[in-house]
Amino acid sequence: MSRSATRKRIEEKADALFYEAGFEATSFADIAGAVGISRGNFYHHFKSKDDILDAVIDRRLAATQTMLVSWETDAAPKDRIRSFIRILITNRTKIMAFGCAVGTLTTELAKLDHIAESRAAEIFGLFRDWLADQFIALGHKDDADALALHVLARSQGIAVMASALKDEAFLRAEVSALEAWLDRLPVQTSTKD
Amino acid sequence: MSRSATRKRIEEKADALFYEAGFEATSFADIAGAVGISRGNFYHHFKSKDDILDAVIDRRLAATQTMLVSWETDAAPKDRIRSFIRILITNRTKIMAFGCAVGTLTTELAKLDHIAESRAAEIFGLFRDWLADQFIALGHKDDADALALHVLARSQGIAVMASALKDEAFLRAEVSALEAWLDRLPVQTSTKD
DNA sequence: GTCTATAAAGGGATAGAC
DNA sequence: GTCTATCCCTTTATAGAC
Repeated sequence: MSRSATRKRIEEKADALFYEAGFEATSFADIAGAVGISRGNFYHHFKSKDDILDAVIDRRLAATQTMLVSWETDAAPKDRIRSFIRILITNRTKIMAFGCAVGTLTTELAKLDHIAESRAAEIFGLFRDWLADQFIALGHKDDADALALHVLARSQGIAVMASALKDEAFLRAEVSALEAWLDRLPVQTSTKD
Repeated sequence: MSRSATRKRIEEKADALFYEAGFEATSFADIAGAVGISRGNFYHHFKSKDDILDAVIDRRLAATQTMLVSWETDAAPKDRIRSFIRILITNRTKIMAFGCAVGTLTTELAKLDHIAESRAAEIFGLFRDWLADQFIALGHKDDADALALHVLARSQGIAVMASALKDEAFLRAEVSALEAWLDRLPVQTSTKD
């Protein structure tokens, strides 16, 4: 029961358009045009716009998981956290144009009072739990979750302001400041009882 | 040539709806319904949806200026900056529901590739310049702008995550952390030559 | 699985009566 | 200054031919 190639292409284009133009502002005609199919064919693969939003969120959840697992090849927890922070540098062009894909979708769905808002926020949940695991590995057992949320908030703030200002120097300076914060964070080596 | 009371009511309701539901998702019918006038009457006061967006941004620019001036009754620059940071606490209910009004509008207009994006970003410009003035008063002449942007970015990050998580404890904790950062910031008293 | 044609609703915007 | 009526376009969604 492999999903059709067309369905996958619709998901890819919808994912990109929801990010670049927003969910509400993206029409079926936009998606169909990007994929190169007719509007009618669209409904053979998805029964509604909400249905494709669900598929896009599934895609992003899966992509996030894959990315987090790939970062675990870095042995040192601080290097793993640094991999997260440096998404801002890697994706700087898109972030300066459209903000963060996770933050902006969650924000938009909150305003639309959309049923999928909590599922979109689950992507933050994956990052949160993974980051907390890294802070636990650094010995911050008691404040791991707060530290994880701190890194997430700092990153979201950088994305919002980088997009508003269209200023790469700002983005790089704030990423450096966040990395410096991480460097200063004491590593508490656990001593078994 | 005072603007009519109806025009003002339209601006107020549009401002609230653009914040709570988003610009794109708010229709003329929504605004007219909220104000209690017919759709046709709407066009007597504004010639297009973009026209009312301009008026809403004007409103927000003016409101921001008024707020910044009001904070200058606080003599100490750190107290002034604290006034800014504490908007997050004062407006926490709306922020947890809809995010920051400035950040979310700028983000949405960026995705829509809307001509008013840069004017919306000017609201950030007001905060940026005002905050930078306070950091200069604290003796941070050389990095005043960077510090101002840091505070703006931290605040935006808190707003995005507070909205995604719907978590007031997180919001309060991050506001406290930002205030602690401000407390730790050294005040460099200038010694004339 | 893909298409064309079309329905049904809602969007922005205009005309003209009152 | 406010209303009703209407236009035109786009939107989501469906029906049915190929």
